[in-house]
Amino acid sequence: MSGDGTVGKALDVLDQVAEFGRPVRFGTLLEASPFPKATLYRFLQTLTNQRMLEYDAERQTYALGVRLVRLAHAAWTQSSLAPLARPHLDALSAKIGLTVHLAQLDSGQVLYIDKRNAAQPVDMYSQAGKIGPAYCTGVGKAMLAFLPDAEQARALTQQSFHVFTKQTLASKTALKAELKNIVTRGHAFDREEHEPGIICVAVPILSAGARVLGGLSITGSTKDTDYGQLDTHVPDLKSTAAAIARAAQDWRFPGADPLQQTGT
Amino acid sequence: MSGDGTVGKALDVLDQVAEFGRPVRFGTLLEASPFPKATLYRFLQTLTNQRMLEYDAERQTYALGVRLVRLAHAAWTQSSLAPLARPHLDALSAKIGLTVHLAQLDSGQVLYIDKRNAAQPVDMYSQAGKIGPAYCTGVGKAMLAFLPDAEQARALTQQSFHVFTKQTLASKTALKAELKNIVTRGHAFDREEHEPGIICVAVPILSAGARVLGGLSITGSTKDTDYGQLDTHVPDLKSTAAAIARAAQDWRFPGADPLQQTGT
DNA sequence: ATTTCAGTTCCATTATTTGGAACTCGGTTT
DNA sequence: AAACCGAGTTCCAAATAATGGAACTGAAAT
Repeated sequence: MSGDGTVGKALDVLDQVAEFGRPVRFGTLLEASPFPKATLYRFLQTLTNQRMLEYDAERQTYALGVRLVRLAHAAWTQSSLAPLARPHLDALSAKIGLTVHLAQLDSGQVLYIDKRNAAQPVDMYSQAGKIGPAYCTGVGKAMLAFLPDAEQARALTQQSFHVFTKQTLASKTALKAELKNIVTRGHAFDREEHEPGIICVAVPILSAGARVLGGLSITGSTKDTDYGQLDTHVPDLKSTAAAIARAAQDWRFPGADPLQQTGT
Repeated sequence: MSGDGTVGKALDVLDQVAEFGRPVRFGTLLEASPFPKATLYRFLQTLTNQRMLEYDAERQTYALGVRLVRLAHAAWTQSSLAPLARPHLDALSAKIGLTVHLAQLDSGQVLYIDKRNAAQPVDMYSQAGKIGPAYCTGVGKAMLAFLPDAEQARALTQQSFHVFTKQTLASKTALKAELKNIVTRGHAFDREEHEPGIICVAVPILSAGARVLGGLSITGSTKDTDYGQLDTHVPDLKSTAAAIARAAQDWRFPGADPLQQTGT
């Protein structure tokens, strides 16, 4: 799919294995692969040597390797908002006692990078790294709404517009209108657009230069909460988002004047 | 370092960026890189295109990309013991109320894949994916001890034998002797070998075929606990390790007779 | 105006990847 | 027993991509 020479192809193979979500046999991969047998075979060999994949000789299956877990630890630490945002998430979660999500946008999709769950506090790693649709989730829409026009347009073409519930906004036009509302309102709702019974409020995390750094949301079920109640949390959400943005700023320009490089 | 054509080299570059642990400039990487300027440049381009790296145009720095977080989620889910072991860790941690680590062996090093921390329960992602030395930690030694001879020999050559404390076993000979004790005893101690004041007991997680799947440890500080007290937790550790091994078995051979393929 | 340096591009040479076809090895069918 | 099968593996000449020395750019320092 993505060109970029040999490396790109090898990474495509990695993604493919990841998509199966379970150890997978050579033949199965071959069916789903654009590569001829010998080529795919060699890629698998290489990736296994590199321990990006692990081969189970007994079962003859390939699975993602531990080297990825190692790399991801570094990635999560250095390239996402998560470590910076953590204390703020803790505080927010403690204050309001509902499920909180922290996400970033990754090729038009929502990538959850941290979470605080009211009921069972330690469900994190299983959720961080998870992806979800942008057009029908609170965080997704909040981030899309504040994207610069060009990026927003590109992101919109990447939406699948699968209809999950009756409330799902299943067209670009409907979504665009909603995004305008979100910008004027300053926050987004998910009105059971992704899962029936699940609603949420979300705000974007914006840098001083109004760049979308990520999104922050509070989720509840229709049984336990309603839009009015979620609305009351918006100030908390906004101040947390602002605090995270500030932390990001300080970290990116430690001790220096912020953003003087963009000014003309 | 690791050959394997273009893909191997590109992954080496990735590792290099990871090692810096922070966004890093082209020049800095170049100094530490075996590749000529143009070649390194092209690798960085490719990896950035592939979103394995992220380039910050303002600061001119490269950092690990979010695609890794995504892949790692899949890796953690499908290729490590962590998801299987989670309920057992929860139970163990709840019962004994001390810090618990779950680890696997990755090229002679300890790779922590899950953790329960007594005091501050949500410190997980920051730890999962972390690596540590094998020769001077409880889990490390427990796993090394039960490795088949050939693998153990290979793993021993991969130890750095850096002296962290007075107790550190800083030679292959000393370590080998200790490993023998561990096998007969069935569990390993870390007697402040890695960090002063930190002690731990650990057991290996062994499959039905006696393959080392991972390790499990309980950690405490010399202030709060002592070897005698840790010793009392060994039965709990062992039964948890056994439970995890059983879960792994069931998962690898769902509904089938275990391990009949190795018989003869 | 000149130098310096980090980062980027060019392009002929070189090395790697590519994939069709042929092979191997259990197991199954005739 | 011989032939067959299909999954997995290896081979090798042709096609393609990677390589890196050198030259370029643009911004900052002198």
